[in-house]
Amino acid sequence: MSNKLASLYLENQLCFPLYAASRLTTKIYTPFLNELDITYPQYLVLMILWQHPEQSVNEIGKKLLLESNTLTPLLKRMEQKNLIQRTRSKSDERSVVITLTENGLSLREKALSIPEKIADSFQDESISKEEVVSFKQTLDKLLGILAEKA
Amino acid sequence: MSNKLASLYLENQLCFPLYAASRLTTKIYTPFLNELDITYPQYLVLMILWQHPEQSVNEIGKKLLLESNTLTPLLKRMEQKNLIQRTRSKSDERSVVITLTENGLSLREKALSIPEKIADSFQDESISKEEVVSFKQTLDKLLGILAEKA
DNA sequence: TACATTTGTATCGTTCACGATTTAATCTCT
DNA sequence: AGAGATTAAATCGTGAACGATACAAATGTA
Repeated sequence: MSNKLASLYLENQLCFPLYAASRLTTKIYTPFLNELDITYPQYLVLMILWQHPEQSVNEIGKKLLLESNTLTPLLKRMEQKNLIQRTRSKSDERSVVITLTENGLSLREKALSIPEKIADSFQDESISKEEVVSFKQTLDKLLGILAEKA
Repeated sequence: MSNKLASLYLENQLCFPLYAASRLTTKIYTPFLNELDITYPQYLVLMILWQHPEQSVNEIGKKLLLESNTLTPLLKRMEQKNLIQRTRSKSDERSVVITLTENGLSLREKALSIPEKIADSFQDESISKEEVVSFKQTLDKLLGILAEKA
């Protein structure tokens, strides 16, 4: 990184490929998520709730690294779709508890096949399993560092 | 990937860490870009134009993997800020040519220090140079595969 | 008990991202 | 040359992200 000029090129930076890969990966999910009539961020919220069907906005936000300015509108849309319920916590009136509805819970079965389908669509590609594992390790490490900075 | 249930968890997937890392990395740029009064996508367009100060919307789109539905409004905002000019191509009236203004060109010098500042903010972290290089290689490979699919 | 501080959500405004569609220019092929 | 196909931008509507701010509940402290 000694060359300032070179570092101004897109292809020499890390942020751009992250940004582009993120967008394009999300796009791969889209056709499968369309079948469930949900978006990718909504799918993320559902995955979190499928693990523990009752969590506060704050807890969800910590897992997704999002704040209420993003989550509140997102969760309201999910409430309108009857995927979740939003209720003020009795024990702490500041907090809003999100609970899965029957409907939201039922999507879980349909979603079970999604990761497999995604994996399939990469099956014939020239990235080895070891490379993916090592890649994900560094990605997680990077994410840890970034999350600390935020 | 034998366990479908496990694969439904966020942390086993690649898409979520990419999504989160992309957002958080962009956030690291924000304070530096604020000094130039530009956003991250605007910075990307400028980097492309600093290499070749006259390119069509289409050419820019190919490099950023974005289409006119995203680029047209983005470029219009940049035109309003007097960073670029938008003119119909004479040789092909369908095409719109984007040219850097004096103002847009002049930001280049201020931007030169940004990659260094970003690198500095990761300096004390526990990721080796080799790990980053290998990571970027896989990321680029992944991006290539994704771009082909799109 | 009062009062300042912190915490959890919500709201607002701006900018992106993107699917779907439209329009006009160009290309192709006969 | 003319008809159909392709290409390049633009437009529209929806859903995110996110900084800044507001507000009420809870917590800490004098």
